[in-house]
Amino acid sequence: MAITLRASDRAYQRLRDEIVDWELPPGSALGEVEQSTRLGVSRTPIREALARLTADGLVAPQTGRGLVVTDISTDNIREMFEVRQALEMQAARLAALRGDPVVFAVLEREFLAVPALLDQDDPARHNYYGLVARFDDAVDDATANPYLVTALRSLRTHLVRVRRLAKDNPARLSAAAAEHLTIVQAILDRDADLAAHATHVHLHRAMRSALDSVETASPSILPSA
Amino acid sequence: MAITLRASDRAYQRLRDEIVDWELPPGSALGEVEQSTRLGVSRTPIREALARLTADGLVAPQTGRGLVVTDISTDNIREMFEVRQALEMQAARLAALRGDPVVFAVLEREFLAVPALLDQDDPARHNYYGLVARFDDAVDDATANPYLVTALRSLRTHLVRVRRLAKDNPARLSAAAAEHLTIVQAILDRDADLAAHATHVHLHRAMRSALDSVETASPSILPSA
DNA sequence: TAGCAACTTTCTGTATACACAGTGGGATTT
DNA sequence: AAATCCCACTGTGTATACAGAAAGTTGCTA
Repeated sequence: MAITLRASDRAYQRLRDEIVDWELPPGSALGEVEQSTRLGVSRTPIREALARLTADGLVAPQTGRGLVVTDISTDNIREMFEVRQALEMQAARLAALRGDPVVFAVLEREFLAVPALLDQDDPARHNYYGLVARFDDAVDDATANPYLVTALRSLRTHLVRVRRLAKDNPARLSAAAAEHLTIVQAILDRDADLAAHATHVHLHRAMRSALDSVETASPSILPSA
Repeated sequence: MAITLRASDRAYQRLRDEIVDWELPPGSALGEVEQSTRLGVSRTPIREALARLTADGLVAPQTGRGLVVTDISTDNIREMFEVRQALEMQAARLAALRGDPVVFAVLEREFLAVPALLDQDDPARHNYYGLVARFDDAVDDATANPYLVTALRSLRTHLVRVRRLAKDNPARLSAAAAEHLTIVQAILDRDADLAAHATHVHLHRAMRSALDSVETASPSILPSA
């Protein structure tokens, strides 16, 4: 049975989802009373939710009074990937040292099956993103490092926000699957250097793809400067 | 004029300092009413402070009801340094690429002066830690990467908590100054690889020193398991 | 005596009330 | 007509009241 989560948790998740999904675009002002009436709870849990969002960097204090949804520039995207590279290369190294072969053997088989999956229809895309999420979880788990996992989780929130802008095309998904497969196999071979370098390559391509996609598809959403 | 900070901010800083300084040792229960009477504010700002401490990982929900100060094992220390290595090597690389030569030239001169400083009395130690803090700030600033800075800041809280346990001896301080000097000079030379590798070396030695110091000086504070 | 159950107490989560500060608008004066 | 000052209002920060849940305690029963 799922623990009944608190109103503040629900408010946090709701607001975070709305920001990440760009329903609340950058610059949106978030007043406490406004949100409390909208979400049907009192100001107290809303305050707690907004405090967490501020800590996450999804929301920032405006000049003077009030909070606004933060914006994301292409420079921000590059900066995110600089951090992501550092953290995920280390995570891949640690997973190669400590990973459970059984878990990653299953993932290997799944990534091998992706090309067939991508020939199918749209639900396949959800399946693929679900697979990547399971891969991330497996790596997180394999690192056995709560500090690393915390840092990665925090960063991933922002990365998901970018991904919602920069829809991947099928060609990119196919290439990404091959890159993931290389990482998984390196982990299975306990080859830490290869796992790290394959992660580097993957992230380099992922960033290129994201930047290209964002710059062509939705330049209007990004800050004009 | 300094902005009058809110009661919740003061409560957060106070509690965080007490945890980092081991005045509130691991396992200490933090009740809301208890802390609100102790700090002389109402439960509302205390709740906000405790929520932030929980997000920081300094406090965690106990089984059932209540929050307790988290403990730190020697494994945790190794894990922190795994993350620190990833983040600070990347930061050193970026600082080498983007750093302001004037700033780092000043730091170089200061690190060169450390050996003379360490011959003096106890206040010298404060000066040295202040210098290291300025070095960290300079690197943070040079990376021009808010996500990296956020991740590093979060981690440093835990590292300071470890440092409070593991007092550095003068020999270690002297060696650390030399290591810092190497990093600064690599940044000045715009040699990203050298800056990263010198950081790696520095952190490896710092971790060894911390683990040795903790294991000999205060094994009682760490979890028995 | 041991185990279980009901009650009491205490603490958390939420709502609301209150005080204060900052901002915008309007009116008055030059 | 423009600028400045004052007032009102909106919104944040803090305190407190209230409800519900969980842990401890006490008493009863087997």
